Amino acid sequence: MGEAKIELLRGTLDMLILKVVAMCPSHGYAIAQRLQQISKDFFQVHQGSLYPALHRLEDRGWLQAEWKNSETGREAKFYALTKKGRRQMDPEVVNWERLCDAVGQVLRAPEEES
Amino acid sequence: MGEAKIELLRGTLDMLILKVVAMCPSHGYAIAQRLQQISKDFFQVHQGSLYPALHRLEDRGWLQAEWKNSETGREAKFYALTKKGRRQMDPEVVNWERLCDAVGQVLRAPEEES
DNA sequence: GAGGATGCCTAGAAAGCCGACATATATACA
DNA sequence: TGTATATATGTCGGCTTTCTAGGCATCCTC
Repeated sequence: MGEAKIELLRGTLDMLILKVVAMCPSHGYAIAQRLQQISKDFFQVHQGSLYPALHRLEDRGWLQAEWKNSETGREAKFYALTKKGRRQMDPEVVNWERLCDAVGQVLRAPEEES
Repeated sequence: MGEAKIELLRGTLDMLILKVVAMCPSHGYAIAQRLQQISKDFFQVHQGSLYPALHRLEDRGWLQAEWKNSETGREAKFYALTKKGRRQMDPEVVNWERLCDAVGQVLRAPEEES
C-alpha cells in the first residue's frame, strides 16, 4: 500500500537545467547525471521530464543546441546558455531564494499563537 | 511585451495550508491573508488555487471542515488539521528542506569547472 | 549474443495553478 | 437610498509541468 511518491522537482527543473548549462555546455544525459551528483542523489531527473524541458527551453531561446561528439565519442546534442537564457535565469534564481525565505517564514512560524 | 509572470507557489501550497491550519484552525479567506502576511506579501494566494486546494486536502482526510461564525460574525468554513494531516505534513516539511538544500547545492556550484 | 550504459525521443495521463467569473452578506460612506 | 468595498465561498476552462511507459540506436563488456 503506502506508496508515498514524493514529487521532487516542483517547477525548479528549468532553473536547474539553465544553471548546469551555465556551468558548462552539456548534453541532456550529462545534465541529468550532473544534477544527480551535485544534489547527492536527491534529484533523479526522468528522461520524460528532461527532454521536453530541454526542447521547451530551446524553443524559448534560452538554450541553443548543437550536435557534437561527447566525451565517449558519440553524437550528442550539446546545449549552451544564450544571453536571453542568462537574462531569464538570474531573476529566477533571485525569485527562488525569495520563495525559500517566504516558505521558511511560514514553516518556522510558531504553532502556538499568543 | 515584458510581462514576466512568475509562478509563486510551485507545489508548496498544500504544505503551507497545512502549516497555517496547524497553527490555528482557520477559514479559507483567513488562511490566504495569513500566508500573505507571514510571507510579507510574497505569497498572493488566488481563490482559484485556494479553494480547490482546501477541498483536495479535506477529501484526502488531512483537514476537517466545520461551519462556524468568523470573527466578523459571518458564516465561514473552518478547517482543522487531522492526525492524518499531521502525519502527512511533517515528512513533507522535511522533504521541502532537503529540496531546498539540493537546489542550493546546484545554484551555489561554481560556474567555472577546474 | 546478452546485458548494461550511453544517448535521443514521444505520447498519454494526471495534477496543480491561474484568470475569470458567479454569488452573497456586512459595513461604510455619500 | 444607493454604491462601493471587504468579507467569504465556490466553479470552470485552459495552460503548464511532471511522470510513467514505451521506442530506438550505439557501444562496451562479459
